[in-house]
Amino acid sequence: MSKRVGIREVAAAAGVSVTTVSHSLSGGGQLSDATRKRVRSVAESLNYTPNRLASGLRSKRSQIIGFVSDEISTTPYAGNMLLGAQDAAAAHDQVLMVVNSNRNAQLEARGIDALLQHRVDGIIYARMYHQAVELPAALSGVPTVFLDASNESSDLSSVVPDEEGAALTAMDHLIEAGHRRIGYLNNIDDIPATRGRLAGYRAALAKHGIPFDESLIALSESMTGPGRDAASRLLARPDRPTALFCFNDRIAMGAYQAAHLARLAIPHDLSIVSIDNFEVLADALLPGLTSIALPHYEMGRWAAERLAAELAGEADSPPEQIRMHCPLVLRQSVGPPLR
Amino acid sequence: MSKRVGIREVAAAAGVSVTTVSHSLSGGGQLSDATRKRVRSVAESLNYTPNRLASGLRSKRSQIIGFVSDEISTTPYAGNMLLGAQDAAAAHDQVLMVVNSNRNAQLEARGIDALLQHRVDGIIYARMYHQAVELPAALSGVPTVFLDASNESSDLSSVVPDEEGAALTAMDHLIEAGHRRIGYLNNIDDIPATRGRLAGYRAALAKHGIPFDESLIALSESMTGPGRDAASRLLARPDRPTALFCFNDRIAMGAYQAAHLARLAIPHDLSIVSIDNFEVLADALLPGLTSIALPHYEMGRWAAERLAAELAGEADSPPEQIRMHCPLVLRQSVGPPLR
DNA sequence: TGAGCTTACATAAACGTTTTTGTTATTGTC
DNA sequence: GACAATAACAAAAACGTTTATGTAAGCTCA
Repeated sequence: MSKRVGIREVAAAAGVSVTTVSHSLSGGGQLSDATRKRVRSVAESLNYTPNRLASGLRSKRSQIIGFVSDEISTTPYAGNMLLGAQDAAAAHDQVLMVVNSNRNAQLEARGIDALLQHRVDGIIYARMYHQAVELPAALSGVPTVFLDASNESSDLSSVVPDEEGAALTAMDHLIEAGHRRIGYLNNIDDIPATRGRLAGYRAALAKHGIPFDESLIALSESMTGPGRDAASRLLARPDRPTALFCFNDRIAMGAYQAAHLARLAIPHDLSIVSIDNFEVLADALLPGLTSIALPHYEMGRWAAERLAAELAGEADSPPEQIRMHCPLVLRQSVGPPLR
Repeated sequence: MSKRVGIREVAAAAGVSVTTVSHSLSGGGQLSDATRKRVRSVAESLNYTPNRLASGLRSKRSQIIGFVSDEISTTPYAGNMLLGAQDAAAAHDQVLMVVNSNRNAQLEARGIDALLQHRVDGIIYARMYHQAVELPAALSGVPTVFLDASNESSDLSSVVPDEEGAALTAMDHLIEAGHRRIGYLNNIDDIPATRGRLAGYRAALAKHGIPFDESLIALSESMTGPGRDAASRLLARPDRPTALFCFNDRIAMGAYQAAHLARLAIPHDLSIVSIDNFEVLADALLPGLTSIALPHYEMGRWAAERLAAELAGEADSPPEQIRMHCPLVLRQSVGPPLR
């Protein structure tokens, strides 16, 4: 492998100046189309690969977007957000540099510092579960978009799932199937999802003129075991609900198990709908679990797209705080109520 | 925000040359400790943030490691590999730039090109499921380590799970619990995991003097539904196995369902062990699924560590092809055989 | 004591681009 | 046919580091 070919070698081979090569490749300056084309083909034939370190240094645009998330290992959602962000970034000739804080503030600070040293053009500050967050001090002044995270007070763009809408969609589906006594297995943590989905649950009841019954709500950690216990409690009641709306698929899996233990068939004796559309569970359960999908890919995409727009935009449009729609994915866990 | 502070500003403030600042911060050159310390504290007080674009350009070391994977969204393993790689990389002052091919050769080529434009120091070429791979042409000459992927013919380092050992561990566990008729729900694809785990299954039988019975093997796609069907076939036989070894947790979940349908209690009537230790399933199933963990985090770590060593190492040690041990994670799905 | 080391720093070139500022033909205008 | 405007390119500075080379002072030792 001879010496790396740079813009200089291309210039020599094409018989023009380096300026002309730069302009030809970037589309800048004013050059004849003929020259542009010739230079490009020469560059191609020489296998020229632009050096982004150099161009970033000079132009002050690294073409790198930093992606910082709180955890990436324990959740299958991370991948979809990353993928969405990556796809959108690639469309703008940007590439992702990812850093994971593992929920450790010090690691996060170090990671962000590394990103800034690499002079990322902007940052996607992501959470794996919808959360309210503060902007890390180091990021003030850096173009930033929140992903699956929101911050009331800041004037930054953000995208989160429409929690209330998701719950409403789920409940509408159950109510339209004929159910009126619908239990809700809610999460126990005080996070936007918990509050939003509960609001959606109540809104749906109100919308259809069904009185709210506090005793139909059971709280559970977002795991299968606790979900099973919570569901068992609701199903043990003499006036047990004919349907359960679950905070997420893992809790729903617990509800399946509780139904089994109570000898209730799904969906004949009990209908279930939940939120997540985590395919490994929803598809695997018997019968398949009808679930509301959280639009992770789309949110990732939106975040990167929005960031790219801010980076490109001379006239910086006002920040947007998006709540993204969550679609219903039908499977076999919902049927008409008994009797 | 005044003008960005660079090495030059630090030099002025400390009353030394830029050379001295560079040496102070990097630890190079020969300077008095006093000067080094003083410069460092000045840099700190000025909030100096080194520009890696510039240093990379000059020193030809970007301190970036490229991470290219085939898919990242459909699997929960990706996160752990990424995390392991990131942790090890961070220890060497490197950061990860990730690119996802989505199993599309063209996208992969484009992604790799982007990484090379950014002059990554090396590349971790990862697969989400253990696979034999070819080194993309664009990567020849680039320091590369295979992660969860292997290539017989190349002289590059790689790390994969010890598939045969994993199966052996699983089978040993069942045999030591007293089982002799053990069914195997194997995957249907022709991949190293399929072959390796089958080899481990047979090796375990041989080791314990149990004759191999072809009819105890059922093939299934790596999903719950097909796993359920395959398990049902084995369990329908009059001389049904007392235990099942499953290719992965999703198939094992199918086996659980098949057992339910056949009115067999786990582990009383049927013991099950599988491979993956995919917590969302293994922990959630009732009873908990005993499973062999694939060391994704450790493999990611090893890959980044090894790459860092190659990058640092003047004397490039010969490439290593590692098969990593897979530990057994005990839960409640294994018991003694009936009667 | 002075040649040769060593210590502790400084000067300046280099990395591969982009961008600012020319420069030279060519065209158009009256 | 003089003057400005434009088109098409080139020269050189700049981006913020690292590194090769230089240099001055202090020390060693014959």
